[in-house]
Amino acid sequence: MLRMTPQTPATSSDEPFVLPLCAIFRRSLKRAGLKFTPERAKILDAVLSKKNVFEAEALLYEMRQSGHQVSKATIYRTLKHLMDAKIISEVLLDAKQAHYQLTYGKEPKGHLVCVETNRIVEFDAPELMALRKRICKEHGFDPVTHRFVIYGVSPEALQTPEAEVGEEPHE
Amino acid sequence: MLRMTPQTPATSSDEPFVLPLCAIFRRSLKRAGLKFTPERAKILDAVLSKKNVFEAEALLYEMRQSGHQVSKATIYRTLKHLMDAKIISEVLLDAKQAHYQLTYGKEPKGHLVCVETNRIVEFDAPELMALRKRICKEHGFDPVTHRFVIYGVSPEALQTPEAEVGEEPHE
DNA sequence: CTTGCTGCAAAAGTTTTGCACACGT
DNA sequence: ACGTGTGCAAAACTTTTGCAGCAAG
Repeated sequence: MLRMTPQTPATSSDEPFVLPLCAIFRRSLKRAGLKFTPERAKILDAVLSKKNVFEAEALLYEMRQSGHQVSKATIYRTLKHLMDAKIISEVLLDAKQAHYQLTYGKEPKGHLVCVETNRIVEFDAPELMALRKRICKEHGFDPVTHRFVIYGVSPEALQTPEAEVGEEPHE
Repeated sequence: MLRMTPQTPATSSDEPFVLPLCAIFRRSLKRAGLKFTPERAKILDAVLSKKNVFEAEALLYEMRQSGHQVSKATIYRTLKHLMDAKIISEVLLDAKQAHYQLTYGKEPKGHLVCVETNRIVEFDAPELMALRKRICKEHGFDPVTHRFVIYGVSPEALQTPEAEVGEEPHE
């Protein structure tokens, strides 16, 4: 059990892989001639604490809450590095701002987004890996990551009488 | 008048469906108490001329090129209306800006994006419809649209010797 | 008249960048 | 000293909004 794809470090027990990612990050930074600074460590920690998709701004806010002073610029710069290290990847759910998700060693989650309430549900869709492999092969690409987002109307919004869908009972 | 089942345009011959969409748009506007103005018509035209994914800015630029003066604000406002009419939908390929694609009556294209060169390849993946239906059913959602984007390294970028990401050849 | 539309410019929001200073080697 | 990092503030960019004047029913 706990076996995971290529790079997955089999950590002790229930904690998924907290230490290893730190090492992964450090290694990635070193390879690029960069340093593993306290700020970067703290940001990585904050990222690891996120179980779902998150925004840069939320990270900043939460870190401030818990007394970890980091500047916005550093957050953004570090998120980039985390992407280089393939620890996180961007999920683009709306046009307003980028969201991120932890994806190291596992395949990206799919996201189901309610167009009315913006509720986000994560789901797994393992078949996407095969699909992406096939498509990439067809075009000679080397796959890096992928995103699958479904937009729909959530049950809550569906049963809501007539909030603001824009649909008037005209016809 | 050009009957149109939800998914099948079946226009005369090779032209996909240029007239109908205009009608669709007009109807959608009317239903919302809005008007089909010359500006909106021109923007729709510009949109219809796009065979691939496009950005708001590109639309603005091209319209200016061809002598159609429209303001940026109007472009954005109209793109929204076109989305309401389900004629186009947003594709979010990167965090910088929204892209749009014509999707009326057909399922959204998938996109394969080269992380090095930003080349974009469109592809069909019909199986996604079934998948989205299944996921939506599982969560009680009513599907509206979906997006599938694969990121990878294109063949060109792969064979490029050393123009690596942030790796300079040590000046 | 009332409602909606456009263009302009300003505003808003997210992300990036320039700069000055700090740290580790 | 050097290269890299950080914070701050300003800049850059895309997208939205307020407003004045216009067009149409």
